[in-house]
Amino acid sequence: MITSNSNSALAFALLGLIWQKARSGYDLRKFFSSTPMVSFSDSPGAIYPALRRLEQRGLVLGHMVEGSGLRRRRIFELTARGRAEFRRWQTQPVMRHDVVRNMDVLMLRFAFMDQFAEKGASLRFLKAFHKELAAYIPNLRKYLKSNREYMPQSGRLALESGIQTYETQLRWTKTAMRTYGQSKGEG
Amino acid sequence: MITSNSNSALAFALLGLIWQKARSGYDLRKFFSSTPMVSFSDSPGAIYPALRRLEQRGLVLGHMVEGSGLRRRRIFELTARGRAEFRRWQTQPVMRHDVVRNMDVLMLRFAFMDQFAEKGASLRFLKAFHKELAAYIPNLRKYLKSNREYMPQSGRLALESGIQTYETQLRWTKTAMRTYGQSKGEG
DNA sequence: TAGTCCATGTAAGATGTTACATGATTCA
DNA sequence: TGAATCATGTAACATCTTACATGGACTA
Repeated sequence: MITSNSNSALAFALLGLIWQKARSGYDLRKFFSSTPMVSFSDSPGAIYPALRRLEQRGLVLGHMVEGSGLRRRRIFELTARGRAEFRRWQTQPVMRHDVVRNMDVLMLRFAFMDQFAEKGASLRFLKAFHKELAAYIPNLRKYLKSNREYMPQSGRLALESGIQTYETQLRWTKTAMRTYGQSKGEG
Repeated sequence: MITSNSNSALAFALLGLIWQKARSGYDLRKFFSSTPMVSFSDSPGAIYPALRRLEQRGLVLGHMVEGSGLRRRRIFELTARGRAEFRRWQTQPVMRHDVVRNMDVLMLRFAFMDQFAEKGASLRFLKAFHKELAAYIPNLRKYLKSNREYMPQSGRLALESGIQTYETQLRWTKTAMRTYGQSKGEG
């Protein structure tokens, strides 16, 4: 069975933004080019085909608006299936693989969590994220310790940069958990 | 003209590792699955076709080794063109776009710099990287300040996480520059 | 002899990049 | 009238993911 069972990060970003409010392709492009979500491509060649696919899969529904003078716009809104699919994605378990290879997707999931997942989801997510980070970082440290002498200076520095980034993320999960009102003593 | 003029991040990772020493596809897969370069796919469906393309472009050269009992291995080494292409990529200017969308590629470039670029390249790179980071972070802060009240809590936290990550990276560039023996007073 | 590791590869499919195309409207 | 912005789209192309395929060698 060679049928992908999940949408891309871009697709979920689109779903989240459309869920916030109905938007056109152009709105979404502008959002990507003018906010910290600039890490997503605002290319029409990425956005419009992605929207078409989402519509074909019944996750969004578009309709024309012959608005105030300007060219016709196609405004999209989420369907019930779209909302269900987004929630399913958002509340998936936090896997090691995500921490190691798709941290950006993990943060995307979290970014919309207060809005669209049930109460408590954000805190559960943060705990799971914290756990995975805390389990992964020692592997990096161990590698550094064993190999530091054989690594070129810039290689070692690059690894140290990665470790520091993960540690920053770890600290962030702790302060974020506190924000949700539960320190929940971790050691 | 719709011909891509550059290789993928994976392709450059392969070139860098092969430059360090001649390796087979299997060696490269194992390296990706067992070191902090785990952020690259160790899938044969990614590695072997990438190696074939590199060979077709004349950047690597493979030859069979009927080694000690095991199945034949195909060992690759870099050609002169491969080394030139890698260096060109490595010493490109640090662009805003890289900082915002391809930080991982930027760090990959740096990771091999002491080995394969001329002396001074690493420090130049760090300075340029520092400059771009220092210019970009205030944009994120500004956005946060203007929008914090209208953002859902998890959205705001996600943005704060991103800012902290960039700031960690910024601090790292400073300590890394010191490692290269020049504090070079920046204010 | 059955399972695991070594080792290389291909096929189908989806997605993303870059570039091109179109046309209306606003503004200088 | 020409340029910029609004707004949507397509075409060609390269790459990656997932899954499948093959076969030798070691080992329990």
